[in-house]
Amino acid sequence: MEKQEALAALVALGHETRLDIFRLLMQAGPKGLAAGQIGERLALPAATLSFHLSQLKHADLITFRRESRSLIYSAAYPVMNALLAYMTENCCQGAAASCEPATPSTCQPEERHETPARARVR
Amino acid sequence: MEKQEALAALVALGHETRLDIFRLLMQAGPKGLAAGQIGERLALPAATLSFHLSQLKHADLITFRRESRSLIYSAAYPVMNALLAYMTENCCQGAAASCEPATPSTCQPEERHETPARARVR
DNA sequence: TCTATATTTCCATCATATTAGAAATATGGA
DNA sequence: TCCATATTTCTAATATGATGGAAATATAGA
Repeated sequence: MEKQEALAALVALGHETRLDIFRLLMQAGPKGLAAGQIGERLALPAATLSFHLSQLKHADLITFRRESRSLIYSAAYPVMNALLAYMTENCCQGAAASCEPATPSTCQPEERHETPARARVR
Repeated sequence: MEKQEALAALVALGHETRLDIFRLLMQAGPKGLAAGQIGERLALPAATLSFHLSQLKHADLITFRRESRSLIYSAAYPVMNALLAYMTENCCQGAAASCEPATPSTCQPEERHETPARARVR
């Protein structure tokens, strides 16, 4: 993961409403949630919700698929994992066992089982 | 870690200059860096740097100690670890082995070896 | 095709964060 | 005590982000 990607993800998550949305989707798992359901659970006006969803989308933290009239959003686990890895890389000048690199295998959707790429810092 | 703490940390890290500062301190390790050195390396005016340091301080992401005339800043590893844990907790409705909780033992300062508390969500 | 549902885009308003010069504070040495 | 260094706080200008109503778009069913 490059710095700008990590930054975009952190900017996106650094807002209460978006953190709420993201965590709701993390909890919902790969099945995801329709935009309407998210708005209902978090009591958000449609336009406001849509604004925040687009921010999260832009940061690649969530994906969506259409299902009939609904748009189903779900958390992008691999990007989340890459972010976690990025944040702890190069810590302590890579010094010793006391500073282990992050374990990025944190949260995988049920279906998928590919190894999350150890993000490389640039 | 509670939501507001995690949010504060994410808000703080969601800014390029602060992410640069934080990563610099992560890399510097427990020895830390004097404010002046940070400003020099990142080419920041003193007032701007001080503003961002106070934001990071407020989010408990960094600590500082005085050493003669210099203030030495360093990354607060335990808080970082708690944040990583928080972000992946409760994912996939806690479903199965495919959704392992985050391993918080990511980055420890050299001197310390206490077990990082598995942050609890409220 | 007409209508209802689901969601987004547009837009104007409002709120908050960032920037950096200048002044203030703290420390240590001569 | 006086001065130089290190850093913060104050302040005002500027920039950016968030909000939500209204209109526009997309889908599906009658």
